[in-house]
Amino acid sequence: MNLSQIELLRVLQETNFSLSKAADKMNVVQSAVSRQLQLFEEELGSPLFERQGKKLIGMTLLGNRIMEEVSTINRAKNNIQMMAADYLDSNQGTLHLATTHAQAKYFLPKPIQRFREKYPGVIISMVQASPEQLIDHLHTRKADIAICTERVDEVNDLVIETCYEWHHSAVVLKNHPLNEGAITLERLAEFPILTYNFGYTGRSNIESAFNNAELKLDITLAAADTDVIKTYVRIGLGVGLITGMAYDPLADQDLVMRDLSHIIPRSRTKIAYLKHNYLPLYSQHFIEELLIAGNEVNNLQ
Amino acid sequence: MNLSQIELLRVLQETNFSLSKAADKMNVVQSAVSRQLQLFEEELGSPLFERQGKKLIGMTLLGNRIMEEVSTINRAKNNIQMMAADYLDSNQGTLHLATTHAQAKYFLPKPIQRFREKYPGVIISMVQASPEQLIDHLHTRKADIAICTERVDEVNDLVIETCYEWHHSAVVLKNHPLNEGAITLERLAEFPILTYNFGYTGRSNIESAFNNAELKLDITLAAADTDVIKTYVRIGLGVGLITGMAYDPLADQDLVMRDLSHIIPRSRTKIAYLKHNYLPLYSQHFIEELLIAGNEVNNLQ
DNA sequence: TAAGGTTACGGCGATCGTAACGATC
DNA sequence: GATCGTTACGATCGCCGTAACCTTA
Repeated sequence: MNLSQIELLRVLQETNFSLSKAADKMNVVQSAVSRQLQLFEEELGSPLFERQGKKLIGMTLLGNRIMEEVSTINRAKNNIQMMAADYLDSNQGTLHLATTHAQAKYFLPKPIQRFREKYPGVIISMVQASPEQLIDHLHTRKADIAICTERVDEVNDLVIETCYEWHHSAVVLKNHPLNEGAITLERLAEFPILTYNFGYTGRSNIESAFNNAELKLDITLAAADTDVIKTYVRIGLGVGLITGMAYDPLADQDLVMRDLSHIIPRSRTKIAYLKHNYLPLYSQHFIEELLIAGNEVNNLQ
Repeated sequence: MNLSQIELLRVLQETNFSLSKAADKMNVVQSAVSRQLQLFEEELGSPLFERQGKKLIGMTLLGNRIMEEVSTINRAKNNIQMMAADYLDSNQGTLHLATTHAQAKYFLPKPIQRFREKYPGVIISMVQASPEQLIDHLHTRKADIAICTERVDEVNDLVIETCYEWHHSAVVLKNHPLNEGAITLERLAEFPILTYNFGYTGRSNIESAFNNAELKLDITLAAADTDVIKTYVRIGLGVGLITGMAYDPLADQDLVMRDLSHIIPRSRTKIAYLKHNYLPLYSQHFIEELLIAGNEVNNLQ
């Protein structure tokens, strides 16, 4: 048994059991990985993969059992390398972030700016994706840290830290009836709603508020980002439900924002990263920076 | 990085950082391990060991951080091998038990006999040791399963299952005053006591009973095993406090046993094995056998 | 000077790449 | 016939062992 065989098993799983793709990923020729897999299975005495003819089509019972240990080993190996690199120079490397539009646009600029001043040598790589994709990015190690409101707490191999809390606001045109008087869910339910896609930016909290009140939510437009929502509010499509952060008093002078914290549950934006996964010092400091910025957001409210 | 380098780190820790002893253990020459360590440190870019001249005298900060990952890898590697061996033939292998005298003599014979009938191909290796040694045996993988009453619950990388509960009894000669009337801690405290060594077979429960009652425990003889205790009770040295299991109505006709469950807390005998450590099927079945036998003991009372 | 560690070098084995072959859609 | 996997074989590289050398109790 050796580490490249262990690595091979991981890669094979990622490539849907394709030896040729695995060979590509590992920068060796196909015959090499074929042989290595044979040797490994021979050493263990039992096949690890189900085969259809010569093709691998899945894992055997034993293979599946072993995969958990395999990822443990890979994780530990990576941790060792990270720790050593960190020890050599904890001021350079790459910080891989994954986040949604809302966080990238409205929350992250400040903590990232501060972080860059402290760690000018660290390259920041940011991918924007849906909450499900974020989790996948963490699992496949394409991202080290995810910042996100939805979903992440359902996954149990992630460490979750609450970054800040926020609530939804309604945005409407100046002549809109919702401009006057108290806003209730019932009143809201009378209008077509423009808000985030399902699974994005606290959408689930909007859903549950309406469901609990047994009201129907009439969604006219669901978008991944606030700018799209505001655009359609401006052409009179209905009431926008967005995060308060996204309202810009200057640029959005033509719109009126009204607080909905009394009728829609507060949302929590969280920081997520893999358990048992070593994060370089600068990543740990970035998380601290996020928490500081999160606190500032909380205190503003 | 490769698995033998990882293994080397573990062995070095076990041999007090001696390259020559590590080489011996790994069945290679000294120069080979020396070179491998150099290569590994070179690859990581920082030394893992503190040196005094050429001698290794300890681990660096980085070395220490890494050791945790190293043992994770070694553990996972072993698990893979165990699983594979198990899959090939779960009816043979070696079951390494570690236990104390009391369990070996009075509790284990029945479950072991039953186990042997089901798994005639499994070699049973049993070492008798003190509770501290048992834990060490588990950690150094000299034993897979430990059966023991004391200590084990203080260690947090062990899985602990309660096997059975029992209580102490007093054994005395037929003409002894304790033969008559109810036994209280106060009466017991009047006599010299013969019982188990500190840290053995529920001794701690005897201590705490006396301490709670603010009575002095006058121990004349402390032994690791019941036979020694009974021998000295027979020559009139005092009152023996032993586990009820150890009283044999036939062989011990000359002694009288009296129940002490009302004055000394019940003891629990536990099964312990390493967390995150794969146990072969037959070992898992042996544990079941232990639990069954434990239940029988519980129900007898 | 014995014991423990390093360095230099030769030999062997493991693993890779090339290439030809086999199977499957 | 294109894609994917296996087998055979030669070349290379890594790792071990021998042995000489260095350092410190």
